Amino acid sequence: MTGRVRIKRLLEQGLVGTEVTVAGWARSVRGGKGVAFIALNDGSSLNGIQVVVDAALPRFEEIARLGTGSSLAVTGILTASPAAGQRFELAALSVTIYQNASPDYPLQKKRHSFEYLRTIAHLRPRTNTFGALFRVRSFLAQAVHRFFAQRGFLYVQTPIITANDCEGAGELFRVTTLDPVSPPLVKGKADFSADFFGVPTGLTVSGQLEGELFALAFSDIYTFGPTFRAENSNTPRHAAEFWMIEPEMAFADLAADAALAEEFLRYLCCQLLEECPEELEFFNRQVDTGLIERIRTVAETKFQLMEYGDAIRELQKATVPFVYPVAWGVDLQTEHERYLTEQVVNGPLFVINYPKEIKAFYMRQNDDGRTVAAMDLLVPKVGELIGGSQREERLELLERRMAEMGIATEGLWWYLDSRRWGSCPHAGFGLGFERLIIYLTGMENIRDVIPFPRTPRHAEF
RNA sequence: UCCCCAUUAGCUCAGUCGGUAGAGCAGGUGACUGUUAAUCACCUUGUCCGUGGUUCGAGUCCGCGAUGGGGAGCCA
Repeated sequence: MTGRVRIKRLLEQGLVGTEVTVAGWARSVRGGKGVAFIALNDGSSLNGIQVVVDAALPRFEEIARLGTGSSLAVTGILTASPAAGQRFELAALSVTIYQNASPDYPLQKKRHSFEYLRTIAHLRPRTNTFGALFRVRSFLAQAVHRFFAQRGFLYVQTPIITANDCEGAGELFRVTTLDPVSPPLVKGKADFSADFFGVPTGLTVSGQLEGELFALAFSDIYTFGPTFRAENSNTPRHAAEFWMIEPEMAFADLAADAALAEEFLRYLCCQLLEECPEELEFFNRQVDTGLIERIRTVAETKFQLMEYGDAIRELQKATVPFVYPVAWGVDLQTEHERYLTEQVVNGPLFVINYPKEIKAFYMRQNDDGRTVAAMDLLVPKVGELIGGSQREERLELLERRMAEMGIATEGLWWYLDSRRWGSCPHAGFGLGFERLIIYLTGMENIRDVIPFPRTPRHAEF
């Protein structure tokens, strides 16, 4: 529509006395004899605008009885509101009804459970919570790109379809064009040489290995794209399709990696506090009362750093009982991570230098012969938010480690090549975008921070 | 995948000791109103998740299944 102004802008400008046109969806319609009020929202901000319709207007009876969710455009004069509750309101000169929503509109003028809203994910963006959430999500995505752009990082789009099946980062979704009922067979098994790519392929579980190749050409790079895991995980923190941010820096060690992660998180916190105060206040009020305080703390306090060995000692002297026993060499369980980040430091915590047996093959082996230069960033509520490492850049050590861990080298010849010519120290990390949003909004379920969540048995919408 | 909990009106939920189902909101009608998830009065709405069993009788007890949620594992 020509001349339409977004409600956010209209409220910010506050040009009382001017004639404007807005369009949106009615959140609430209160009709009377002499005047009707419409709370109109177009998604541009948490607050809508109150439209005041005088009974003298044509079709007043119809307008006053519009159902919640109706779509309309209103041309009117912006005026200072005489009543409490809003600074401005729109005195309607004309109202165009696109569609009067019928009374069975599933979103009522009341609080709904997140579980119910998940079943109407096609409509939930029209609610206050999901409106605020997806504005924050969009803002954070743009802030991610801004952060890396300002620091000269190259944005690389790594492939979504991959033939790497040996990264050990989770089960692959199979990508194939073979007939599922009767695929071509060789010795009783599907003949993938007849498949589209001529080899078994799947959806990527990580862009890291390809990201490393670009880091060894452009120095500093990052990826930000969809990631897929076919794990049968049923938790509030796991989805089969999620978005991951993976920076990779050449000529960098673990300390530089951790420094980048900290600077990155702090940047996002500051940006959010500065640019999305309305949304943050809403979440702080409705979802998680400690939210703003927590984000401020992250933005201002230096992150703690702890050696894996010290973490183990810290856990061993803890007075709380753990279900899983603690000893050097075991991986930290969720209960351990939460104790460390919530009880010991009460804030973000890097745990670094893990035993090599519990970490991936590509992580750089430390001089002690038993640990690798890995880091996990643990945060209260969420647990592991970031996982990263300095990569093993020494060809012989990498090959030996792959052999020890039973990783086939054939499919990864190109990865090994990167260690053959011009190899150098490099490091990077992966950050789950949805987990970041959970952390920065106080929402508790990953299914409520992604538009249309994909989890076991759920691919609707 | 394992463990625990839940499933009752369109939504949110109550339902006592096993005796045949209720509230608020939504919706309808009317009144009233510069209102704020408006208010007031009256009214409508049920496969009590499904299935089998125990019982004179099951929303309620037991078995099996489905779905949802939480915890765990896997991980971001």
